[in-house]
Amino acid sequence: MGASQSDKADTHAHVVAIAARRFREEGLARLSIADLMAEAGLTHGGFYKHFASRDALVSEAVAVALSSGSSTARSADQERAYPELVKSYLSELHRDNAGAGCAVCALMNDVSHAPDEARSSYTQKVRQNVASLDAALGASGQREKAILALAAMVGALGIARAVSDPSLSDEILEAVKAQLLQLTD
Amino acid sequence: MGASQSDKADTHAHVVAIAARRFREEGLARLSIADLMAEAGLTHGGFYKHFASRDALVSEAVAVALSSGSSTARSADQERAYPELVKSYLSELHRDNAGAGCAVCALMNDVSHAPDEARSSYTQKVRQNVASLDAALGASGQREKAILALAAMVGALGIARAVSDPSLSDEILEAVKAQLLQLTD
DNA sequence: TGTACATCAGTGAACGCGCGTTCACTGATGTAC
DNA sequence: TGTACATCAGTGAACGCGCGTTCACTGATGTAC
Repeated sequence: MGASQSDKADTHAHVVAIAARRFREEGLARLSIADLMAEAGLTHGGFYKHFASRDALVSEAVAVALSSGSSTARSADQERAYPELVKSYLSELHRDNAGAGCAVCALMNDVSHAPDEARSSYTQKVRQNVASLDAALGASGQREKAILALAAMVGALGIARAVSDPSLSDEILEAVKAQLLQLTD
Repeated sequence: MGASQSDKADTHAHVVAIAARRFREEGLARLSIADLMAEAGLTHGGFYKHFASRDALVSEAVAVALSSGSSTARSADQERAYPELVKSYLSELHRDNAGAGCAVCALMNDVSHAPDEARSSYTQKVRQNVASLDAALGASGQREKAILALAAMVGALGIARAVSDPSLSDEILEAVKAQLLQLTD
């Protein structure tokens, strides 16, 4: 064989990880198969040894982006305290690293036109994030507040990235951070 | 001439209006020039009698989408009361009609990769929406709360559109609506 | 008012290009004896 | 251990297609006299 089975699995995971990052950075439409495979150090023909179609890659990479990406996910799973979670979500680091960040934000507009499978992963992840935030809010937790916090964080991060004025961008992150930290009062 | 000058201006405005709607429905990448012109009842060649390039259309249509679309914009300009504004922004009608709705939400993820001109229009519109919400909040108005309200509305609308489960989608709209209506307390 | 000419919005064929996808091939590895 | 064969991940040329863009042309309208 050209490579062992574990080599193939490694390559597959590597390609999906690159796509999961690039899709969050550029959206689901811009990345070409040739670019993707070149970044993985391969030629474009080999793509179809791993995926039935571009859509199949999208479905897989969206699922990986959703599960790996969001600091909301990681921290809430670990039951990190709500304030830490909000601070890290609305940090300049998260804003400036969309490729490693929350896919609920990065893919929000694209998901409606993505394969059904990707849309289901997304929906599931939103549900999970609401539940995690609800838990993280602790005693003051109400599901309604968890949903508000998720919506506000996703909107703030997305707008902070979209806006071309850095000081407005910073202000949005800071304002929403301050307001959400008062949510438990 | 094939048409009077006012005919040309009408055609131009019509094409831009179609693009402003389609871009909000599908994002900035999917709409082709042939499709756009066909929807306007014209052939694709005529496009370049109106626009120097596809990017020039994007810049123009984004500006129009931002100024025409958002009910936030319209209502806040008229100083409509904050509760009415929130209710109409987070309505099922707005969720299900992205093409006629708020471009700050619909174009959030795309704007980062759009022409500089489009990004500036977007930034200006965000500033204006913050100011409008600040004014609409009235006596209880603080800029920080206006920013929270904008972020939460944009995030809630976007997630409500992305999610495939209609009851989760409804719940998100209702929860954020209820929470934001308490913001003036 | 009527005729000749200039203008230019819109037409539709054609362009080069990059896309997703296919396929015959290669060559390193695993398996059989 | 050594040899012959099968496997299959990855290669790279080729495919048809739709894209953005160009261009010679048309024909309805405005202008000049």
